[in-house]
Amino acid sequence: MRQKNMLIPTLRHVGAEAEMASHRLMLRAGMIRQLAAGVYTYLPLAYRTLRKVEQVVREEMDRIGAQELLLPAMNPAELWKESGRWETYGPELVKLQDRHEREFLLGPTHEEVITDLVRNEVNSYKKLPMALYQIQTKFRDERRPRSGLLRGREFLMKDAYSFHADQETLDETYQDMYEAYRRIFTRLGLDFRAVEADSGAIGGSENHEFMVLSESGEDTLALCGSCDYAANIETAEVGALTEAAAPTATDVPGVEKVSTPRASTIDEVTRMLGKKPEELVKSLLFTVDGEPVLVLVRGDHEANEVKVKHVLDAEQCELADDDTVRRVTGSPAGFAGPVGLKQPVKVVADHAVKGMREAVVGANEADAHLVHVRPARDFQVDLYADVRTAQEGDACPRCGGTLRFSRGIEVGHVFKLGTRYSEAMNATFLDREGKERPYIMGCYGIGISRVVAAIVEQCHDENGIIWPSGAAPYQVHLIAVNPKDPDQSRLAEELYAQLTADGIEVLFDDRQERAGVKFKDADLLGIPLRITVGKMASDGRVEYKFRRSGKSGDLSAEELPLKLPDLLKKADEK
RNA sequence: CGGGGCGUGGCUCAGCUUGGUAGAGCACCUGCUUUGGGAGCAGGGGGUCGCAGGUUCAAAUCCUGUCGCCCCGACCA
Repeated sequence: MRQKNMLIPTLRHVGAEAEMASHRLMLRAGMIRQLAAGVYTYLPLAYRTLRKVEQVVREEMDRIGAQELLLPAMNPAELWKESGRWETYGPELVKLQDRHEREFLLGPTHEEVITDLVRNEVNSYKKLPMALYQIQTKFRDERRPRSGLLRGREFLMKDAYSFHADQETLDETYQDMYEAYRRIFTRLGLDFRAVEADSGAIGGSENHEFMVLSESGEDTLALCGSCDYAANIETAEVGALTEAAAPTATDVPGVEKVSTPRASTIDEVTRMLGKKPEELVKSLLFTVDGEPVLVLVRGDHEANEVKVKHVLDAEQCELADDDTVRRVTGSPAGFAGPVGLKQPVKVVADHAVKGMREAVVGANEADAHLVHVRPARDFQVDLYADVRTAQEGDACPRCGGTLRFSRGIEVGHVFKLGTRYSEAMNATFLDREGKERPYIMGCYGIGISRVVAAIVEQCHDENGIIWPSGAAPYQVHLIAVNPKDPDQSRLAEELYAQLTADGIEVLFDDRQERAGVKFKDADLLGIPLRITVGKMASDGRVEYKFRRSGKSGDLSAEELPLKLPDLLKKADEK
């Protein structure tokens, strides 16, 4: 493609509003333009990269036998009411009405639609297992779209769904997908980890997120330095090694009430009483499926809602509001404790609490705390469990090694859904015995547009993007330094024709611009291999330069087509 | 949803406090020179100052409302 005629509106500056490297660079490189909050146009360069990523995904999906189809983006409300998600997905859904005032939505994901299709068309175990996928624009009315392509309201996603008659084939397909995802992100040149995660609103049991490691990621990952344990912080388990044993001290004095005026935070209480945070017990009241539950964690730990939810096998879990706290504890928030509650409630405590010799707790009255409180002696715990958020340096739950934290961008997620949707939507098949049973399902997503942004986030320098060759919009950036020079112009034109004929994807900078402009733009666009036709053109020689390593050299134009495959192979070297 | 900020040629921004001819740089068009890391000179085109009310002889500027966008947090995956 000739750059002279191509829509690549590069910018020297972008506004202060774009903060993320990927957002700024894609704007500057003339790849994307914003139309509304979280809604972007993909210009020709970005669209090429998007299609490259799609292609890699397609090849790996097809390779494991998944079939591509295309589902409607516009879904009738009835289907979503059937699964219950018209309500539970809530304000994130982009809803609309047709002229007859019938309700529709723009799909944020497609479990309902695919389940409806399969329940109508696949009725026998003989057709199972079956995996279907699509690559399509999704819509989510995010509360706060941000970071350019990383969190938009409209984005491109690959979503796959598998249907099974038994758990074994689900396990197999899940494993196939997992391996396919590893190949996809590896081919795209990404540094990533597969981590254990929470399944969130989609539901289901076993699941892994694929995370691109990046300081600017929204998620925190706990990674073991000694084994391959890796988990999202929201579910990362805590190794219980040193915390389980309850001490047997008998010389702890009785409970004593102390005055702690206006000290409602751990920080304030420790300062007022001269204690360390780990000598306190933090008491948090949650509302779990409508019931109040008191959760106890050590003062230097954080309670983890997701874990509380799982431990109690609950659907919903959130911090109780002030009115509930007052009703249950009899005191304002910040002074709750497990001793002398106004209303009896279920008490769940973190393992670390069990190991405390004595503790400071809220007194369930304003401006007071209790000291010398011993678990078991002074209050009862219904359940000891892992309900705190892991911290850097905690023990690995698998090998006892040390957990380190890292940030990541979620680019893929694989779930075992089970029968969550097939049961809700009465989607069944006939098994070998002629008995009607719900499909066992899995679902597997990759955020295609987010992958593109994640690549830029991970692969760039101060001058611009550095595309891994698997995702680059073009393989070669051919530059005619001075197109008015007859030698340069002729040689560049010849090379462009030759390379294009050889099937190489070439972006040919034939613009009437100064050399500096072209080089700056080339660095910004980040095409892996640059071929420069300049001063040496009269001797029939050209220069090559790798965007990634910066290494360069020159060779005769005649041997270039022959040596190009070799050069392209070296383009990804550091 | 809570807090903070910003809307002025295509882009980045100044002007607003203290009301009085709408500016700069970049980009764009023409010509000449220049041609290996974002060129120089000369000439030129382009803005209902987000929108709607209000105050005033007079509003980009002051007041009210509204819409849009960005950032932090909460939320979501």
